[in-house]
Amino acid sequence: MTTKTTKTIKNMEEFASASGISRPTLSKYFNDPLSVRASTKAKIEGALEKYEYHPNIYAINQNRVKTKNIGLVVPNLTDPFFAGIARVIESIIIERGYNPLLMSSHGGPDSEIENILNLKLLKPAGVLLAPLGRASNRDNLAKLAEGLPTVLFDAKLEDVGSAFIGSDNQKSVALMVEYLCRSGEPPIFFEMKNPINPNAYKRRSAYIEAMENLGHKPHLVQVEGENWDFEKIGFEGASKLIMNNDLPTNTVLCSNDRLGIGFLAAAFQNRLKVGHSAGCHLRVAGHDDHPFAKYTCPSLTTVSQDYEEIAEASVNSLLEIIDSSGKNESVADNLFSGRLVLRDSA
Amino acid sequence: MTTKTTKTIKNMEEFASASGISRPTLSKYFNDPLSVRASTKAKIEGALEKYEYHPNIYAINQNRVKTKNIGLVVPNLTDPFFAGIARVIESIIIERGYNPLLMSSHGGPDSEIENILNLKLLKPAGVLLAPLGRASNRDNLAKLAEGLPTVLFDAKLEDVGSAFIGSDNQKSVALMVEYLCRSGEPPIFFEMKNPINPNAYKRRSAYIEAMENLGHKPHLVQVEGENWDFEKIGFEGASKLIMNNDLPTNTVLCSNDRLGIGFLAAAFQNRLKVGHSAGCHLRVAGHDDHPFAKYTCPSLTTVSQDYEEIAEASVNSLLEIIDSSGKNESVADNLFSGRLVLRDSA
DNA sequence: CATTAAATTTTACTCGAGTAAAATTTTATG
DNA sequence: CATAAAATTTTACTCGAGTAAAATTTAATG
Repeated sequence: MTTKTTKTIKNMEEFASASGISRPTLSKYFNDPLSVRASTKAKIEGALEKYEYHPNIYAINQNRVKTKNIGLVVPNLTDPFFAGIARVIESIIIERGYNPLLMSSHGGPDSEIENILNLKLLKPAGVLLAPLGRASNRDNLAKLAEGLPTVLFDAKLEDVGSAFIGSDNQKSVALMVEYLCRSGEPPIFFEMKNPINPNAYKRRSAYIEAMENLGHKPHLVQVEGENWDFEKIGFEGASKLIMNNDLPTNTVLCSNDRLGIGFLAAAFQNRLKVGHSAGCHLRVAGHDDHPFAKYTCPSLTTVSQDYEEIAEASVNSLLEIIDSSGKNESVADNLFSGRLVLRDSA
Repeated sequence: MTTKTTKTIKNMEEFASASGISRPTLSKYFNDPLSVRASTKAKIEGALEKYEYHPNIYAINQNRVKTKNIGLVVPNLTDPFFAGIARVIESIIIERGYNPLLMSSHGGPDSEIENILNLKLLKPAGVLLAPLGRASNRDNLAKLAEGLPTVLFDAKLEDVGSAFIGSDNQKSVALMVEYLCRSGEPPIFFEMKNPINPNAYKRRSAYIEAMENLGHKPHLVQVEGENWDFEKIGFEGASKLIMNNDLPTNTVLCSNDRLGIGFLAAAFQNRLKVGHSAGCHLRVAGHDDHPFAKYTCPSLTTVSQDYEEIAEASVNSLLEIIDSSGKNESVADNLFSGRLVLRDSA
C-alpha cells in the first residue's frame, strides 16, 4: 500500500487541482478510463494512489440520463437455482464495468412490479429480468419495460423485453425421455397442474412430443400446488400417488429437480427403493441439476443447465442493446441445450 | 387507480406549485411523512394520487449526510440459510421505512471488504453484517465500521460492530446432546477441522461441555475442507469414515445441517440405515433446520433457529443505534435459543 | 517542420433536492 | 378572543458532479 497524504480530498474539483488534470477530463476518465489518452490515464491513476478520492455516486448519477447500474431481478433468491445464476450474472456485470442491483420478487407479482419501479428510480442502463412467469403482471411489466433495455432470462413473457435467453426444454426433455425409454420403462411426467413457470409448460409439451415420437403413450401426473414450495408439493403429491398405488409405470420424470427431491423423500418414507439397479421399485429423474441433486438419496439423474453460458449470453445481449442505445429493437432468442447427468436414481 | 393528469412533473419545484405546498415542507414530508401536520400530509397525498411524482433518489442523497439506506451483507446467498434470513431482514427494513441494499461476500474476505467499501460510497445509515468469520479481514472491517452504525448477526467478530445478534449455540447444542444421550448412545461430533464460521467453534465447545456434564467422553471427528461446499465436505468425510469403519458409536451430531445432508448421502450410498427405529445402523442429527432438512432421507432431526426473531432483533438493534446517532456505543449481545426439531434421522 | 486530427482545458451553465434562518400563518390553550 | 407554540412559507445558499462549446494544447502523419 502506498502511503496517502494526509490531505483528504472532498470533491472532483479538489482532486483536479491535486492531480493537475482538469475536472471535465477527470469526469470523462471516471466514466470510462479508456476514453482519455494513455498518458493522462497513467497520471490520474498515479494521483489516485497518492490521494484518497472516490467520486460521489449520487452526484454522478443525478445529472446522468443513463447510469452504469444494471438491474437484476429474479423470482426467488431462496431457490438455489436463482441464487446461483444471480451470483454468476453479478460477477459478469461487474467485469463489464457495470454495477449490479439484485432484487428478488419473492413476494409475488406486486413485488415484481415494485422491484422494477424502484429500479427505474435508479435510472438503470438496463434490466435483466427472470420473471415470475404465469403469475406476472405481464401488461404492466411490458409498459414498464418500454424504453428501458430489458432482457428476459429463464422464463419468457410475450411482448416483454427485447431478447430472451433460456434453456432449450424441447431438446433436453427429449434427451431424457429417450434415455429413460432406452434403459427401461417409458416415464410418466410428474408436474404441477398449474405451474407458475413457463418452462414447465414447455417441458410438458416436450415430454408429450418425445413420447409420441418414440411410439409411447404420454402420461401426465399433475399435482396440486400454487406456490414456490416445490419440495413440499412434490412430497405431498408423490405420497398420495404411492399410497393410492396410482403409479402406472416404474419410471417417473419430474418437471424439475425440486419436485424430484420431494418425490424421493416420499418414496423413501414409503420404503420404495429408487434407482436403476436390480431390486429397485422405481426410477426417478429430474431437470435442472439443482445444487443438491448430487446429495439426494439416491443421487438424482437430471439435466444440467450451464449457468455460465446462460449468464454470459444474457449480459451480452443486454449490453448489446444498451450500446446500440435501443436501436436493436429485438435480438433473436437464445436457447441453450442441457446436458444429461446420469446418477443413481434413474 | 385514480386517473393521473397528463402533465408530468419533473421535480419537487413543479410538484410544489401543483400541490400548493412549499418545497421545503415537501422535502420534510418525503423524509418523514409524520413530521408534517396531518392536514398537510393529507393534502400532499391527495396530490400524489393526482400527479405522478417521485423524488429523485440521487438528488435526495447527494446533500444528505446519512441516507435511508441500510446495507445487508451476508457471506453467501447461495446458502439457503442466508438467503432465507436476508429475505426476512429485507422486508423488516422496508417496513421501517428504510431501503435495504443486499450484498453477498461469496468471493471471500476481499469481496467482503469491497462490499463494505461500496456500501460506504452509498452513505448508508447503517449496516447489518453477517461476516464470513475466521476468514474475515477483521482489522480492516473494524476500521471500516468505525463511525458507521454496524450490527453483526449470525457470526461475531471481536471489536467489530456495536451489537451482535445470534443463536445460543451453547443451549441448543446442549439440548440436542441431552436428547441424543437420553434416547440412545452418546453422539460423536462431526465437523470441519478448521471451520470458517465462529458458530462452529462455539458448537464444538458446547458439545464437549454438554457431554462432560452428562458424564460422557466427548469425541470429535474432524474432516478436511476449507470452503462453503459443506454438503460435499460432509459427504466425502462421512464416506471415508464409513469405509474405514471408524465410527465409535451409532450416533452422530453434525455441526450443521449441510454437513448432515452430506453425511446422510454417504450413509445411504454405503447402505447404512439411518434412523431411530429398530433395524437402523446409525442416528444422525444436525443443527439449523435447513429448509431441505424436511426432505432428506430420512428427514433430519435438528435444531431450528427462528429467522423472524433474529431478523427482528438485528434490525431493532441497528435502528436503535442509528436513532441515538451513535451515542449507544455498544448494545448488549442478544442470543436466541433454538428449538429441538425431532424427525426421523435421530 | 508544417499540417491535421485528436485530446484537453476553460468557461459557464445545469441537475434536483437538502437545509438554515427569518417571516408568516395556523393551531392549541386558557 | 388573546396569546403562545407549532407548523409552514419565503428566501437564499449549498452539494458534487455532468455536459456543451470554444479555445488551446498535444500527438500523428507525411
